[in-house]
Amino acid sequence: MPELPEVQTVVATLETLIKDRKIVQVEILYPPIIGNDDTFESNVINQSFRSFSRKGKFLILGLDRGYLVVHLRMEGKFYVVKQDYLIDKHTHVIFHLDDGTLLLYHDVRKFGRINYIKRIEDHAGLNRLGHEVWDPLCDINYLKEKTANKRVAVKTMLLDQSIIAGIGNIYANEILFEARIHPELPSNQLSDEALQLILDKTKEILEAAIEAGGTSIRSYTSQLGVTGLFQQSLKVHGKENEPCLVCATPIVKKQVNGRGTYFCTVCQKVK
DNA sequence: AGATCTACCCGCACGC
DNA sequence: TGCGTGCGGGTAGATC
Repeated sequence: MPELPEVQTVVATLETLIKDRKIVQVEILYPPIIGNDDTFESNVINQSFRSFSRKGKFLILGLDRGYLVVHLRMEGKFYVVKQDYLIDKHTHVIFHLDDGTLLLYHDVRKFGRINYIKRIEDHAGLNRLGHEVWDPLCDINYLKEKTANKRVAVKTMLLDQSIIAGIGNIYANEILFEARIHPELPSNQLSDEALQLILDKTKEILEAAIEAGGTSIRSYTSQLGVTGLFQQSLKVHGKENEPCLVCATPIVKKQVNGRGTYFCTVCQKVK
């Protein structure tokens, strides 16, 4: 599933492939993807893709007027293909571009969303995002303020997009392993040192993953569904029963707030 | 009233 | 083969 680094890769790749391309026709095969918005087609038709950015895991595609805000959720992918491309049953939105190519939105689970908005502040999801970890405002004091009354597990806190934007389940597991913090530690019990460690490790891990995505993308041309680039670097996520790389204790998997959580009970003891 | 929990969306993978 | 269940990001709505 696309995490922030993959979203960053998709943004960069889309920019190289469709910048300044005009949308000449739209086919909506599964309307819930665009929020069942009757005005979607008329809003985007004859507009060109001008800007490409990301906030958290949301892609923000700037048109001449307004924006397409996209969340790929678990399995959303974009493809840029020739007109004779065979469309399969998981393709839900087709944008016909002025150079004869098609921008396809493909999503096996149909969980992703593409919303047209006139102004950035019109998007509820974007509005509630917290700072990104690279924002100078995202410091210990900010985290202390945000976690002051939070008894939820630190793992759950990391997944809360209104605190730090862009951390997904895979990276939450990796961050806490690198920081040697037990995923079920209540958020308001984190020491200053632990909070700083979380910030440092989050930056480190996401930057390494973005770098990996950035280098691997060269082997892809039209397919933007780039996943698994960072897989070989994962230390605990998906490693149930495999030996911890530090102490060889088998990695444990358990549900924390309904999400699969992987950790080492020895290295991440403090709870 | 704010924090937290639960159900939901969806289709595939997996196990019995 | 067929059926039941788990999974997961974000959000609406319920509940603590």
